[in-house]
Amino acid sequence: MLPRKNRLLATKDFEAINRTGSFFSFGEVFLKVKRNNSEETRIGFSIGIKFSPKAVERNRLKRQLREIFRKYIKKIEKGLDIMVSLKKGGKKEFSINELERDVLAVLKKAKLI
RNA sequence: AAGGCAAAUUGAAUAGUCGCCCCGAUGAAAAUCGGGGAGGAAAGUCCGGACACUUAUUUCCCGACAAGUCGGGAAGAAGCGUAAUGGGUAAUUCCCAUCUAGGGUGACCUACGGGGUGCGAACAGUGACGUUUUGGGGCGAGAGCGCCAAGAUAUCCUUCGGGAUAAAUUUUAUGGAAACAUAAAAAAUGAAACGGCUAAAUCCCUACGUGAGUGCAAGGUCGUGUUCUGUGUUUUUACAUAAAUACAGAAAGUGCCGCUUGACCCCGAUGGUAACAUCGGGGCUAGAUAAAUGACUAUUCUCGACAAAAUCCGGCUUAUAGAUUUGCCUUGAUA
RNA sequence: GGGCAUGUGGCGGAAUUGGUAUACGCGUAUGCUUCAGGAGCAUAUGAGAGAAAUCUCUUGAGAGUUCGAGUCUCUCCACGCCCA
Repeated sequence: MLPRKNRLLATKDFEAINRTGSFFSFGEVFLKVKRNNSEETRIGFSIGIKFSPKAVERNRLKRQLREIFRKYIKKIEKGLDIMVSLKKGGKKEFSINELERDVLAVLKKAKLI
């Protein structure tokens, strides 16, 4: 789990980043990025009920993504809001290695590392 | 031993590292140390309550006072609910016991199972059931027995080739004294009347119970800051206006309480056939708010199903790999 | 989290108090009309079997009540709406 200061919490922030953020994707993962006015990186995860109706699957994927970002958050450029999500209609279960590979690829593509 | 019936339990384990949520201690703070951290269904939201707010008819009784209002209690009506009998519970459509009906060799299983009249009459249906009239053939010496609705074809449709309806009957096999029963094949009929039946899972009555509605996004609270609107005051100004400030309303957002000690869990005793109740002792066991349980390493096994709290609790229903326990039944074997 | 509706041909949408399911409109197919197309007119149109008459099945799925269920009851599924 991420420390509270590194989490994206407010509904308002999610709406803003969803509307005006820059879009990057690789594999099954995509993310939207927007610069904020602070020194900290804030990360939010968006996996809705449309992705999977089972709460167990949604919670598991969010935990796995959080663990990956916990490992790499110090390398990511500071002062950004990031929203992470998965593509609908694809696979609903992933191994941690598959996810980590896709996340690293998309971060390099967005030039955040 | 095999097969089955009913009930209950469990839902991989151990050690270490990093990280998250809550509580406690220390500390000015940062932080450190210790403890706890999803389910039997957390699900569906199908019932029932607790709790909170809103609202409410008539009569009677009691109390308060500012004298027509408020608070408390009782009864009735309406509405709502239930439906074999008795019990359990905070309450229920739940649970327990018994009866009745049906199924099973049996252990057991299934069933909301009171009265009335078919929705005004008529038109409607009626597998199984009862009665009467009329007719037919079968068996039997007869009393009688049980069978069928009628005469070798019928009715309807047709593109005239055929098609639809389906029991007695006939033939064969087995059993039986016979009518007949069972199975297979062939061929093929369609009297009447009355009764009974068809409704709380659409109506009416009866009995019993019960205020109603909305739901923790209920609701409460110290507030807090932002934007907009209106009103008042002060200052400036000839006025308009601008600024400050107070009150009211609206919008979006947020802190705290509600929020976890509860119809709670475990053990024992007593009462009861049982559901359950009472008493005694011990225990504290998630409380989040973009929403906490993950990742990595090592070892072992039977290689791990369905699936994750969101005010709380009691039921029902649905999903669920596998493992375990208890009681009982049937069949067989041995003594 | 809590609460509440809906589901009928390819599409929309009817169906009296439970009594012949699919009225009506759109669409589609065929024919007529036209030099041709459109518009218009006529016929057909849930599925399966059949040359046809006709038979069987069908109201999201599965059970139940009933002589009889699109309608009443229960369970499941799908798709929606409202509440700070």
